Amino acid sequence: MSDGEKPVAERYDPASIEPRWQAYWEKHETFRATRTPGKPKYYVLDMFPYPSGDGLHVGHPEGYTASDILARYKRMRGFDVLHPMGWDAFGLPAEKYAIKTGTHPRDTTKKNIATFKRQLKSLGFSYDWAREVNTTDANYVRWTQWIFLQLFKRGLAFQSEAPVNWCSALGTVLANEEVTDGKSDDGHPVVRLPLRQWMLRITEYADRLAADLDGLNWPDTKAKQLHWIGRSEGAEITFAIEGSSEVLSVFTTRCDTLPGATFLTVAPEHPLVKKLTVATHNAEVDAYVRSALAKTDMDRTDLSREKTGVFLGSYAINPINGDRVPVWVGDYVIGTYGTGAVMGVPAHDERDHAFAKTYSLPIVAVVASETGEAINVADAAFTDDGVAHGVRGSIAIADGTKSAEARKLIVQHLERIGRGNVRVTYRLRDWIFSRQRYWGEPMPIYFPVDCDGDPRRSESQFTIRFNEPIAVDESELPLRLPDLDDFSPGEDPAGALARATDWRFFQREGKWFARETNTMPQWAGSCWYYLRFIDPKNDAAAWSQELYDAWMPVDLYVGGSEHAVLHLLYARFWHKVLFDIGVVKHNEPFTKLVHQGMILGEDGQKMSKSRGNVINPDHIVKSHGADSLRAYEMFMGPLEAVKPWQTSGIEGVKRFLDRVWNVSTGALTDACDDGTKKLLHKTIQKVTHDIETMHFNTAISQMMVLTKHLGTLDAAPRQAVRTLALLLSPFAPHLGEELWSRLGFAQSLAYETWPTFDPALVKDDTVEIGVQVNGKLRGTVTLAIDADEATAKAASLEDPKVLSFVEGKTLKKLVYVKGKIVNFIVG
RNA sequence: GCGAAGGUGGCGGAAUUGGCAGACGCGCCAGAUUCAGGUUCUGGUGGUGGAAACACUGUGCGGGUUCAAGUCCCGCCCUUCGCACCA
Repeated sequence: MSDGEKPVAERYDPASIEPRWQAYWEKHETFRATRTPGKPKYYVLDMFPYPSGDGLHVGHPEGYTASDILARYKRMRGFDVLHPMGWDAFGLPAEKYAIKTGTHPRDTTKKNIATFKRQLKSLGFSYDWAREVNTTDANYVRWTQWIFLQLFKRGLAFQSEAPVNWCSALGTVLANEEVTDGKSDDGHPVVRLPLRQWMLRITEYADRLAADLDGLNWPDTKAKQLHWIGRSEGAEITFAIEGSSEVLSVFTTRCDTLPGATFLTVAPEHPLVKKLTVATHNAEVDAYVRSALAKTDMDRTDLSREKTGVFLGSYAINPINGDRVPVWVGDYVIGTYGTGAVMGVPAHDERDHAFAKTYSLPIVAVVASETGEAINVADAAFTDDGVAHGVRGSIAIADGTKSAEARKLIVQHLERIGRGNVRVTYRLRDWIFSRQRYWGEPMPIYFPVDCDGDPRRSESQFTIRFNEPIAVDESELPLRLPDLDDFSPGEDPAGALARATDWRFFQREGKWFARETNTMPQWAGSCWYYLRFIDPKNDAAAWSQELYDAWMPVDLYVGGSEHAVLHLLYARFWHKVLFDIGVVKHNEPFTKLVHQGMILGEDGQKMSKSRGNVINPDHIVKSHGADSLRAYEMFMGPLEAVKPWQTSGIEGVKRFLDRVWNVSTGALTDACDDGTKKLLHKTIQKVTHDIETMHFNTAISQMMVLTKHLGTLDAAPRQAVRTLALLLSPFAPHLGEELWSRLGFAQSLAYETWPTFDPALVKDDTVEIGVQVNGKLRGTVTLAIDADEATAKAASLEDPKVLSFVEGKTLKKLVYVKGKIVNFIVG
């Protein structure tokens, strides 16, 4: 290496620099979040991870680096920054592992968190670790349960029977995605079983959840949520049933097509199916309904399937024209949407058309094309709006009106005769909130028990009065999970906790009670963690109002788009409930939202263990350093884009940091030439702008340009090197700190003032612009920025090439846009 | 089917308001350093033709507007991601 005579320049060695600065930050509590009166605040939040056994993958640091850049930048801009991290630690993998190995999920979780924390720390994120929260901590669970009780007390948490996929062999409820043809993925039979479930009445907030999206600085996630909420304006129409006192209501957005209804179809789960079935059709209908209900939602909604149904034998009366139409049951009708029944208008609805074709039901057109074109509804439905025609009877006045007008007239008429009304319906369903699982928050609810003797004894008979739920007193929270040896849900759909009889049953004033044995879903903890971060140690309340005022709302929220609907909708819902209770003051929690794009493997495929294309951040930190990993992930492309990993790419970024190191630790000078100064100020401007707009890739590219220029100088201006260290520090914080300290500063640069640029210096006084002849580029010319046309023309014609294309031709027109272009139009 | 985003070199990607397409990085080529390999440094690098000067051509496809189009307008094609019988 060294020949012993010449001192060899010290090389950039992230492996020694990075741990040193991490220790420094920790020792000095550099990133402790505190509020100073008069200073602006900035709350930048990452979606906290589920600490899986696999540890961090390179996708995690992408979003975390982006948010960390903003956090570090805002500190240097004089903001009080709240940048916390924690663990969404309840969930299935730890429980599955527990069932397999007998290890308590608590131990697995603890171990995984330690790994995640070590990895995150090795990447130099500026979190205030004193605020770390863990959704499985009793101190956190306590407040999750407290919020649940608030929902319960307001009637927003209620019980209901909902059909679920129950697999007794696995002892668990399965998600629809895990069931095919009535079997689990490993072939065990699955039955559709109505189970008592806890539901949250999110539908009550549907309107506000849709309307309040308006004010948010969110990407197209807003559109996704709107679609998910699915607000739909239409009418509810009531049909009388021939020879019965029952009536059948349907929901439709096209009540203008009511005159063309030729049948009604109800969902198999519709409560009136039995009553509307005439005796001779009983057997057939029963068989159909039973087979339909056994299907999973996935199978039911398979679009490629032919529509099926069975005639119930009864007839309904069309309220508008007295037509007698048959009532069918069909599983293409969704039981939980609208009224669970539809009117069949085959001429103007594709689904009804398909159904009518299959069962040879009449197709009657009642909407004509507005242009007067002939419409053949025998082959396909005409679903566009048009002009009503063939409207008979009491509201014949609607005949000939446009569809929108006809809708109005018809619904008004229905209202008058008491057969219908305007109605708004939502796709959004109430949220099934219970899981038959061990590793989740216990519900703070118990029920009275009827029994003689001790219900904990296996031979005793008891009845739990589920319809009389009682809230656990807030002073008794948290309600902790019992310890178990076996974490599997077991054969009892009540779940694993049902076996913890000593925990489940208790006596009060001589009476027996039973605790709820369902637990909350994993979403519960993540619904409000951003609020706990503002006051994580509070024992008296979930958070204090002072700290709420100090930090909320979240200014920037960074996380994956896979949470675009569920997590982000659930959290907004809880926030609105908390708003109604008066414990939060904003109607929305997350002002600005950004989704980082997925990082694919080098083969362009999604990273997965089975493909063997997973990049482990630990290895990259070891081989190239954390700063290189951070900077490379930001350099790959736009934050939101999906982009493939390229190992050669990170080497390029490492070379860049090497050059920054060489230039900054080499010969320096106090002088600074004008060209360098100009480039420096342009770099400050661009990097600042690009951080604000989160265009990190172009910010880095600009710093590369500056660094390359500094490398061409005999000695780099001290002022430029100093500024570069500051500009680079949000991206490569360890290197930034190291250079800063080598430049002679004793303190961390974390709170150093962000560099500003001189507007006079970033403005060029001369520019090189293109010279075109007839729109084709023929040369370039350097001009003063405000040169007049005559000067521009003369200078352009000095270029022999330009001249040769212009010479001997008539100049028809000269286009000159200052600072942009010269264009000779010749003929 | 519906909704959204997007198609730019061999690759990842740049391109405020229409104004020199391809910044920056990777890769590749040549040169310098080196015993050599690697490292580092310098220069080159969209395509076609040409020894070269240079010319033509070029941002998914086809039209259009304009002095000028990756960018604006119309009509297609393709890709990715959501949602998917919601009446």
